[in-house]
Amino acid sequence: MKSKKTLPAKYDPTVLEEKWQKIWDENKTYHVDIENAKNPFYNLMMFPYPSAEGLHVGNMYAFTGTDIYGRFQRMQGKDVLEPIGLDGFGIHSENYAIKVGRTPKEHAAISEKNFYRQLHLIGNGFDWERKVETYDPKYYKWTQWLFIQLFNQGLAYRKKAPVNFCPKDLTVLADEQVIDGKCERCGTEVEKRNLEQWFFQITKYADRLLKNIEGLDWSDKVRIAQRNWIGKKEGINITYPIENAKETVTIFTTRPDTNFGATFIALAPENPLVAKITTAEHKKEVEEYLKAASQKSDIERQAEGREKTGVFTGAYAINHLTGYKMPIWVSDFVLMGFGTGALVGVPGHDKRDFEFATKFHLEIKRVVVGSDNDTSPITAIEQVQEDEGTMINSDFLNGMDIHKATEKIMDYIEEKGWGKRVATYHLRDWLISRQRYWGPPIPLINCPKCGWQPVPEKDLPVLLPDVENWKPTGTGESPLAQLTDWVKTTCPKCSGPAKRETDVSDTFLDSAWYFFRYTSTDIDSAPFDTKRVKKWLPVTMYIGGAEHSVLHLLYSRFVTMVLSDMKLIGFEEPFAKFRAHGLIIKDGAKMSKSKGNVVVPDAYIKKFGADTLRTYLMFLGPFSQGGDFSDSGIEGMHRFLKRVWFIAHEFSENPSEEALSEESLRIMHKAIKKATEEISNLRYNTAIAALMEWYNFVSNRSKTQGQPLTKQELETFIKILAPFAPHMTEEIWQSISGNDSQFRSLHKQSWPTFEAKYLAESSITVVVQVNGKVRDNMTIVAGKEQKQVEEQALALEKIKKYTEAKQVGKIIYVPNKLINIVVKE
RNA sequence: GCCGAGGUGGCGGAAUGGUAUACGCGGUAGUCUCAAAAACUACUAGUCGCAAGGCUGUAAGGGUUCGACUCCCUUCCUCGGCACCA
Repeated sequence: MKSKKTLPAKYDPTVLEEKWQKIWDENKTYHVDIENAKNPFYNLMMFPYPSAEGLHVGNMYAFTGTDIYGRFQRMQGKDVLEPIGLDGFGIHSENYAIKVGRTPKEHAAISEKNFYRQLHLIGNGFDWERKVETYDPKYYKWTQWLFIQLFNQGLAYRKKAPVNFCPKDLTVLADEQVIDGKCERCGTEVEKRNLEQWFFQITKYADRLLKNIEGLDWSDKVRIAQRNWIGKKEGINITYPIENAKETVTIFTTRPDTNFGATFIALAPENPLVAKITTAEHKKEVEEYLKAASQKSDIERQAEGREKTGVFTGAYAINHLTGYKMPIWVSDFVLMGFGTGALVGVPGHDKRDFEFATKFHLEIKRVVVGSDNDTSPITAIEQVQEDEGTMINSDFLNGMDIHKATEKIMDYIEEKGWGKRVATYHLRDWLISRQRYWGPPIPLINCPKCGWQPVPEKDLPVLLPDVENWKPTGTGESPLAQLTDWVKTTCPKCSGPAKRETDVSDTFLDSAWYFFRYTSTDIDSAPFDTKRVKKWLPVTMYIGGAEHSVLHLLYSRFVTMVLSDMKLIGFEEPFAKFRAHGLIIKDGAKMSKSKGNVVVPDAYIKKFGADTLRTYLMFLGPFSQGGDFSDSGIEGMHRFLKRVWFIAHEFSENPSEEALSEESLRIMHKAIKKATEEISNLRYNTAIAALMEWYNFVSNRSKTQGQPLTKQELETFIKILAPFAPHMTEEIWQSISGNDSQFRSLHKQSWPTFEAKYLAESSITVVVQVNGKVRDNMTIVAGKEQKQVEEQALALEKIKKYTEAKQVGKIIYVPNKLINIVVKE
């Protein structure tokens, strides 16, 4: 009996895919029992910004790759939670709304519809009952709740700070959102402004955030990026007396070993000490410098390059070690936010210090000799020894390696009470407030009597009011500040008149906890159900773009730690396993609307079907690597799926033909093994290649030996193909499986397993090399003794040619694989 | 400058230290067709040779090894991130 009548002759993905998406929806095929699941597997993909252009193939690549992993796990018997949502609050969405002349709310409604439509089209196995939209009051109620928890833990504080201000977006930006001195969103040059802002004290968690990295199963490059971002540096704070003054100056250094060569001190312009120590005769000059420095943007500073500027305060600090009078300067290359906002200059052994000293004719002392043994005075920047060397001109440190000297001198300084070992971090506190409209209002009330008070939980959410003037004001205040009625409120503590905070919180707060919410979208009484969180979290597998290696992951980790400290959850780290996927680029550049190279999947889905596009995207290269999108190969993938479709009509159900040869079994089990391993490692391209090789074998066998595909082979084949091309494989599966009235999806069948006994070959081809060069090959019986293999190899005509009249030395035998005969010339 | 990833046919890419270029795209020739498309078959790193077969080849140069795309050193280039961080 051949060919099942139920499988249509023509492969028509448009009809097929719509049909199955509907059936899956109706049957809740991908819905998971959140309370009772036995083998919970939380398969999470980073939820997208619903940009106006809609989902592009870059998004689709990420989602499909994650979905394949989820489908694979589901077929391994896991109860897979695979939710999706939209990260729709924030500047990005608001700016787009401004551009198209809609309110952010209107825009959100439109893009939401479009995104969910597209997310259906690509055929992912989402649980559609667990959606999250960050701009939904039911969601941001709990974002506000989270803010209050941080506030109550003493982790939210307010301070006036020089902040990055984007004059185009009219808002404050976090340090992380400033790229090359420009706004991450719009590319406008960022200004420095002094504004009152809310901060989260993430630095308090720096050490834990750093330490926990060790135990995470994450892509290495992401772990390294996190480590670098936290940027812990061990060093020492040294306090120097100031000549003729009661003040002292404290600097941070990681290189106290060079302290015998210290010849000046430099302070950041913002350092409060500047005003206190500047002598009368230098006052005017210093004030002018401070004023100029405060007006300079980062871009202007960069434009000046490494050309150092600075001004002398007239004061001197005394170097304990040498008694040297170190002039105290002010320079904008010293950063207030790092260390103590002051440094000690060792121009002989630090390139920046050298430049500064050269420019202002300060003394340069050599205290380290490098491997070049140059002991001459340092007059050129090439002579500046930074990373290695031996101490000289440094009293009791002389002759020591610099690293040893560093430890020695730190002990000494601490002993003398001149300083103390400290660690500093690159990580800064999280600037959380935004003078914008499209975000969750910060749920705090300022009472003239009681100070800042959180909005009581029963009053949450603080709804974002619908207002006419929602566009940024540029006054340094949120548009919400104009709503006097809304701002006016009563103090939750004393019931006196009070004012609401009018800033909204940073979008990164929205996305720092959404993975908790997915488990509990049906619950209104709490941010999440603790039992469900215990069951499903930490997230089993998290997949997302490397561009979020630092910010989103770090903030999520921070929030999770805080919740853990509050005993609301029983773990510190939110993502057990994280893998970064590659980026799909187009013509060598990242897809972006401004470059006009955005590829939208819709047209390809219409022409070839989602199955083809999915499989094609995954075949492009390793998932972690991404690739350059070109449609040149997509026809080939479509061809492959069509071949599978046709061969599925011609399988044999004749029991006498069912018996597979040893070779056929071996090829099948090899394919299962290879595909399973490759999918586990997110190497989808080679998994697909393994399927193709198997297909080629069967197709060839069918033609040359007349043995068609067997039912067993077909079933196995479409199961492995199922995660990649879920629609067509489902159709084939339904046509070959029994006529059960109940719908049993292919995607809930168990994954094929391979058996080692079928993998072994009875006769094997062994490569024969002479001096490492392949000269011949031969077939041997598996497991043959080395001696016999050697004899067989040496007897080969082609090999004789190379061994004749020469002395055969060593013979290396790699069992069942290769034999290498070494001959001497 | 620092950190990270990478450099393999015409192209995307494949190779636990063991036959380099699997799989796919593209190309060439053929089958089918009135013709074309589709589909199918064969070939497809360079080079010498009628062939058998040889030689050369994984950015460049060196090293370790019986054997190196793979490990080590030096250099060059591309991409991504950070950047006056003491």
